[in-house]
Amino acid sequence: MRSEDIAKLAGVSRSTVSRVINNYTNVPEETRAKVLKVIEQHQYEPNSFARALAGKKTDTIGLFAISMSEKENTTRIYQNNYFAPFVDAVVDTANARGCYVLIHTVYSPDDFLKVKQAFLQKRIDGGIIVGTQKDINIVREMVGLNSPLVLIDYDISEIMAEHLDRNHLAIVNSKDYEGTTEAIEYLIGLGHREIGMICGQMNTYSGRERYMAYEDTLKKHGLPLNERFILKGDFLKELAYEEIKNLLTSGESLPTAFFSANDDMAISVMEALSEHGISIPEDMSIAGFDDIQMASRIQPKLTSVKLPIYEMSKAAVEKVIELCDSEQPTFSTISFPARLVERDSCQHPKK
Amino acid sequence: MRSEDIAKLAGVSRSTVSRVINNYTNVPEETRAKVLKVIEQHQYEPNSFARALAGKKTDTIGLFAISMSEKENTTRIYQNNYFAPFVDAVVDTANARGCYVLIHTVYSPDDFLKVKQAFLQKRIDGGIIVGTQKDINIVREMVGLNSPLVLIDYDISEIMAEHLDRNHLAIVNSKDYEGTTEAIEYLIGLGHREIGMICGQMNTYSGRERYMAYEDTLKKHGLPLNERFILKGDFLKELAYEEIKNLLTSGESLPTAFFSANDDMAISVMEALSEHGISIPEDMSIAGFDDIQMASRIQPKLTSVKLPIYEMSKAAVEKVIELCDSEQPTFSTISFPARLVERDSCQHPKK
DNA sequence: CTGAAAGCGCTTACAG
DNA sequence: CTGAAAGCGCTTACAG
Repeated sequence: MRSEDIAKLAGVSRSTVSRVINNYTNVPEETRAKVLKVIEQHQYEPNSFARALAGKKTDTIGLFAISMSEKENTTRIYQNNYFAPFVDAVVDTANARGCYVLIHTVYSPDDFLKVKQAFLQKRIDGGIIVGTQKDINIVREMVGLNSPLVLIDYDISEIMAEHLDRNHLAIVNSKDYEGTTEAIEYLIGLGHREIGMICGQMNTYSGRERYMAYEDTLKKHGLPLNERFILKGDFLKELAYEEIKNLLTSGESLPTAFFSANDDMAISVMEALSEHGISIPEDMSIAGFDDIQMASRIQPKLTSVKLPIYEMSKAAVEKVIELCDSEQPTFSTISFPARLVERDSCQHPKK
Repeated sequence: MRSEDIAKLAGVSRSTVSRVINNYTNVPEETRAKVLKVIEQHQYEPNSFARALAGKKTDTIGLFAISMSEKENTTRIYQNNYFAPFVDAVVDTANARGCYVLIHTVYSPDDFLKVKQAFLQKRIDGGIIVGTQKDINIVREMVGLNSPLVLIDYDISEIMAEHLDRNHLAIVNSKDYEGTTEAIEYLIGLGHREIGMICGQMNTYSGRERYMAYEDTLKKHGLPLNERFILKGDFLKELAYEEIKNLLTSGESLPTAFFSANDDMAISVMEALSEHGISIPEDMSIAGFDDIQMASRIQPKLTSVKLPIYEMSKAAVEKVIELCDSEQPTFSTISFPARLVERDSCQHPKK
């Protein structure tokens, strides 16, 4: 069924059919009704490719999830407790706005080709990139495509340093630095003086921010920064588990509290600790980041910094759509607060 | 940059450019190389809409997740521990095969319009439907679209009963009945005689299968079916929590074990139980279904029936692609085994 | 082996 | 208010 068929059945021209489909105002109500009736009878839907080719938008946005280091993991990106809610929220919001979303994951630099193609082949009106590793070369290339693009969790100063035309760009961040500061000060307020950290991937913006806030806050309060208590985790629960096990079996002294750059690693650490007979929060306090679903379902319930993922995703979707619709878009940036949610995994240190 | 521009630069016609793009064999190596060089230099990618319009496939499959009852829930579909891995695996497999995937969620009958449109507007070559509620009317309508379609978790006999042309259809299921039977017999083998169940949504195929297997297995072993111990859960953790709370506060006797139609509910039940001072597995055994990530990360680790979600998703993707490519597709059906994974949440009942 | 031409199904100035 | 026509960027018989 093509617009031509509808036109014939309704006794008008294709032009008129197109006008009613596109809600032109200069179609008399009677004609409109006649055409609409035929359209409904036949469940006609205009071919989206023909429309797009003739200059309409695709009404599709791309969602690209970057997870370069997880290629070999059994737990892939959407099961990743950080990505899944983003995907959820982006799809939800876009769908509610009448947009389809085209998804592609990037596990290796090669996969990036497919995201570039999605833009180059004009499959989407604009895109959102979320992920743990967006190096500046890749971002430069993406921005160079001159399509509406929203970056989630990216260092703004890096973009600023490049002299790119970035009017079709927007960045959505969370205030990880402030959120982490709140968590560390909470631990300090509880009386902890030796606080360790399980770090995230340091080549991500949030990984760096969360670490910097930890370091700065300890310094600000005149507390020692003990290298032995600063563990590499890369946001990966397996690595965090290994590292904490190493520390535990080393026989050396432990801090009285840990801050973990994400909940996934925090939960691994809790497992390792309990395997060594260390109880939480009696013997060790622990706070995480992300406030994933599991955080409030395990025992003890994990204290964690909550990211407003739904709001961030919604903002990202609204931004791409805005950039797509705008005649002369302009660069913008928005940052959402991250707040500590106190639960049961922290308490005063033992004397 | 259009094929015409490439043609000019390479000193050939658009036809030839198209031939090298589409890997026609009758292009001399020299000409091919010349054209390819220009294409690369300019990062040219053929417009996907023009290609599709000219008769090529879209290289995009649709993934539609149906979750009618969760509209008002804060935890949306991709955070749902059952869907997320499917989405993950489908996107992964499709991407690996060079396909894009278009995602849309369905929370209400209205949303179905968008999935119909995706087909009618020819945005996709075929689709996969996964979800908790696919009633026969909707399925009939979808099948009527005559596009390649794969249904995950659907009652085959219902399809058979309809006299539809279903050659463009495939069904991918798991052996939930057998998996549940294994779980119940395991509990019986442990010595349990009073086994309760938290049910899933009974209007889903898997919800019904898991219940039927429970009932049949108890009967087969001559064990009582106690209505008080059969709780409504609809696959929702909130409802399961409420129902078990009701039973606990009623002051009436309890079974010695529970089988839950999914892990999400099983974990809620564990929470409720522990809030009432009932320890697992000492006072109560509990087994779940799905083997979600959380199952092996909580304390005690949950015994659960594992679904081969990755394999199922992969099969679904391969099936749609096969149906899309085939000249004369034929209806097929495939069912994957579900196996019990024994962990720490079950033991012998107390005397 | 290769180019000119028709066609895919729309939209949108243009002319009336 | 409405139709005929051009054009979007490809692919693919067709003819040579």
